[in-house]
Amino acid sequence: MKNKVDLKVCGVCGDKALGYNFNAVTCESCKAFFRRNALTQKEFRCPFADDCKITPVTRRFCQKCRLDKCITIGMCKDLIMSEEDKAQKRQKVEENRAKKRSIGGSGSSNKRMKKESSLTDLQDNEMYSSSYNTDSDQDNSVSEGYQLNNPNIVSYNPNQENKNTVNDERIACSDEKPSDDSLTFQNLTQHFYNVNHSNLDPAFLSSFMNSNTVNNNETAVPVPSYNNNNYTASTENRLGEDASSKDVPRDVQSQKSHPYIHPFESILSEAIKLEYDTYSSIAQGSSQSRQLNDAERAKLNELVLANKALLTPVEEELGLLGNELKDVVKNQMSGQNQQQTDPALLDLINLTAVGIRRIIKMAKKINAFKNMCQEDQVALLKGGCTEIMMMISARRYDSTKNSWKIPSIQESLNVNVNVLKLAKGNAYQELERFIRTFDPKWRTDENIILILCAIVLFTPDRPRVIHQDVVKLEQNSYYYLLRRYLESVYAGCEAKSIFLKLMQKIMELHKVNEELINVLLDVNPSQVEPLLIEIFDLK
Amino acid sequence: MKNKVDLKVCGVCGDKALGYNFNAVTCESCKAFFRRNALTQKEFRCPFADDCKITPVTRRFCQKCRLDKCITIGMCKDLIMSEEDKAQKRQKVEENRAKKRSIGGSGSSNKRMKKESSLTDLQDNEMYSSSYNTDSDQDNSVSEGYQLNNPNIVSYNPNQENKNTVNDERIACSDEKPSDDSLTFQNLTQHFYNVNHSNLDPAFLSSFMNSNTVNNNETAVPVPSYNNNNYTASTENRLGEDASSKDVPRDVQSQKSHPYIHPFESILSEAIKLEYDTYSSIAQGSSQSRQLNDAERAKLNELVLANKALLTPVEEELGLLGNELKDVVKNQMSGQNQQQTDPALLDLINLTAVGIRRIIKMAKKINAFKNMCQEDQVALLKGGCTEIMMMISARRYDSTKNSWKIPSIQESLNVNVNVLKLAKGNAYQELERFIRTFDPKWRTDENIILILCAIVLFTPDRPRVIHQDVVKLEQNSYYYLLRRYLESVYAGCEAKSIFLKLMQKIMELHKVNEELINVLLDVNPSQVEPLLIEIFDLK
DNA sequence: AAGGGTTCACCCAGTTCA
DNA sequence: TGAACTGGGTGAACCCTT
Ligand SMILES: [Zn+2]
Ligand SMILES: [Zn+2]
Ligand SMILES: [Zn+2]
Ligand SMILES: [Zn+2]
Repeated sequence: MKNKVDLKVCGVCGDKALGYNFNAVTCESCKAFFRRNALTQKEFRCPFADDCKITPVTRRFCQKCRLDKCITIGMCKDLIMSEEDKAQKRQKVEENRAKKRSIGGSGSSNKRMKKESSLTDLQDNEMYSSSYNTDSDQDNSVSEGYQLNNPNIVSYNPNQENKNTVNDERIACSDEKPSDDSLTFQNLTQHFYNVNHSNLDPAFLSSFMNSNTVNNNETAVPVPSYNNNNYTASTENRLGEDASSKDVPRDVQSQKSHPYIHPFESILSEAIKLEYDTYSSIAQGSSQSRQLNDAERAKLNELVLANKALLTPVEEELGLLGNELKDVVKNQMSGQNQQQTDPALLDLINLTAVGIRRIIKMAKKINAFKNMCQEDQVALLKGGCTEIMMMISARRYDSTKNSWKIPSIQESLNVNVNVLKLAKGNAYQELERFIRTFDPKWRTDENIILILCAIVLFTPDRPRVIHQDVVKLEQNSYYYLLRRYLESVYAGCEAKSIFLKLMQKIMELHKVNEELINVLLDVNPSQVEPLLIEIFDLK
Repeated sequence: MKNKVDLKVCGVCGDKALGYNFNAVTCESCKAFFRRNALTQKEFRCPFADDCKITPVTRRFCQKCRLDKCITIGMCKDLIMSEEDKAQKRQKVEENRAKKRSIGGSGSSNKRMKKESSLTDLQDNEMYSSSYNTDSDQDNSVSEGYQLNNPNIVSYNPNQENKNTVNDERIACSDEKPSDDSLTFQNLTQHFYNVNHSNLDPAFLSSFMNSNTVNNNETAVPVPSYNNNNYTASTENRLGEDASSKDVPRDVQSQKSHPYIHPFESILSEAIKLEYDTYSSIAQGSSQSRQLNDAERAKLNELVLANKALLTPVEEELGLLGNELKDVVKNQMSGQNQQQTDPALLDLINLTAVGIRRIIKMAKKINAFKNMCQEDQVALLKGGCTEIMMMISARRYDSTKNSWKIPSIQESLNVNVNVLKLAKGNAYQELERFIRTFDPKWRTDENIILILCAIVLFTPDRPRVIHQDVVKLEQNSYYYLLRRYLESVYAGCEAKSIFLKLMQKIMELHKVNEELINVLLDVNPSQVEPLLIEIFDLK
């Protein structure tokens, strides 16, 4: 037999270990390391090659490999207490300490309950908590099931004997990287359809058309919000598991859709009201004047300004890129066009890159956008930029000539819609239909177009959006703005009608976008701008 | 044997050293020197013969030899943070500071401050201070046993004259003679191996076998690189000026304009200013002003103070009332319980009266409330007190035990949620859901809870509210405060998301309240506190 | 005893300022 | 340039409940 002292070795770094920590034999430092770092979602980066050997000496140098090793040897995140658990524990400790102190100490200070002097304090206490809590310490079947520190683990049996001989197959942990980076085209289109349908929900419509309808029609909030909080997953149904679960007939426990939960829409509309409420609008009661109030005007103005930056520029970017593009095109025309893509089409496609760049710029000028987290910004732009571009371009479309007038180019660069016919599929038809059915009256109204762009930008169900609720809020805010704008310009009835039609256009736009993406996917990646490749995940 | 005090000597200049810097033992000045110069491109020239002795005196004469020496003794460029890293770190520090400030300012509950010099805080919170003293008594003699980070230091002989070897097992760096400009990967690794093989523990070496570190930024890693370098020190655009001016008139100042001041006026004017602030923050939009400004902080602080009155108390009120209650209960148990109400439930209900009394006190400490007309004060309290109480109690809820811990009672008074099951209807379910779905992270944040309480208090559509507009304005101002508080603590996206969720909680609370009221209405009035009878119009 | 969390001195980056 | 300072990460020692 070995010397028993040496028997335990940290599975991570090989240092001396005292016992199990988070389901694996580790040293104290790796235990602390794991506790501190396993739940943070920040990505460590290995300064070397992701295969560092972890020793007591080297363990400090590379957090990434150390953490990876931790997980590899079976350390289990679930055993780390949540914030709530910790708070609870602290509280309990505090309690015990107080009790001990007051018992051990003089005790006379605070506890003079005059009337009950004959009874002990404990009993006194029981009058209040009669048979609920005090009991439960000993034999109340309610909470007796397991008293493990961490209620997450149900199947863990701490009483295993012979820890050494039994091979340490402890808990099978479910630590795995989510890695759901599956941004497939399928996925994308799926999303778009969903969008369309949900937006058409009458509840949704009515929530805008009537100023303050709270409509219960809508079923549960379709926002799963999986990504954003790390612990809700673990704490969510904690209550369900313990005390209340046993002898009490529990009728509805983890129902997803509860009748009393307020529909998300109504919360959003509430929030939007907050956003636009002004002193004046409150003061003069409900006499919502048709004119835009200051907040509304400010919001609209923000868009206009953001767009300014997009309009004024300049030859350089476009010129430069134009040349690049031309080179590409020429190059392709002269030589090796191993693919069928027509140069004119390719030209248009790459022109898209220019547009996208500007849209990014523009988006960055919208505060609500700028304040979002990086991930969401990327997701929204990636998912929405082409739609936005098409929306903007609709304004520039000359329906008599069937071509776009690209601004800010010396010689007006007209791109005829015919080029899209070159693309396979029905991208052309879609686009044509979209524009043709877009009444020039709205299509040429800058304000409308800009608001529509914002609505499109803040589409909550783009792939990989994290804070869907926030995006949704912002989108609704722009829907509201659109309605208000229309009301301020048109008579009530007409405004509503236009509003509906515009919503229709947004949905159509999604459709067109799909087709456009098809076209892009059909192109040889080597011939298009890197930006586009990134945006569309062309591989 | 050496004097252990002098054990550490700068490997570059021989000055006193404190520890490792950039992977070598150096003094502070050589550390700074290396950080500043190691990454610069410029070639230093030795004014002498490239062999200067570097001493504390001479070290500043020749940068070239000094830097060479640095590299020779193993200082490692890779450990100098990149500009990007630094920006990131700065930002994080900034965030933390903000968070600490805004939370610390209000004295978050359980967090003990560092080790305060004992008497910074006064009678303010005796419960806490007592507990820390006992703590700090115990563990004074903690750790001198702290061995150098590197335990193998024992084998490190600082007196070795062979300066070219790397003596200890720290990081093997890729700094090599700058002589060869052709830093090919081959070249580099070659050097790496050469250097290390001769001097390093093979085990250590193998751990970094595959290292391909290139001195500056590795190019190999295909990082998406949408880094957030939008950290720009900007124009500090403090709203403090307007803010303070707004802050002042709150109390008494306004007399000068009129001998007789209608309370509303001051409120309204405040609201207008507040709104102005909101505006400018929208307009300027830059997220720089994430910190709460003075006015905001003051507003929050008012709540905290108001709440203090609610926390510190005291046995007397509760004790007294406890006795009252007990009488009631006893009375009921012994004799004429002509109604079915369970004593425990009745107990809880009457405990409610205690809470309500405190809430009234608290409300009276809020200026905006105090300044309202009597009728509205009554209406708001009547309509809102139970909701407020539930909101406050959410903070005290122990979800593992399913019970509340009523503070400021010696032996913790636990009220199990089960008592509510005794009530008919689904009050219990509602309450449980409300709390269970209330993320502890927010639920236990005193600031959040207090602001939510204020929002609930100023609910404009309570029955019999006269000046709805005034109430609404006040409520909006607290909504605004909530938003700002969240922004000051969380990143933009996160903040908004939380904001929405909290709004939802408020709505839910209304629902729960209805149920609760049903319970109360079901109770025999003779058994409950008169206050309750008044509040709930029990007849 | 096991195995959770907590504490605090220490190490070493960066930052400030004279 | 360099002394003094700030602050995040680390780990040995310790505290607490089961
Ligand atoms: Zn270890
Ligand atoms: Zn590594
Ligand atoms: Zn030195
Ligand atoms: Zn020299």
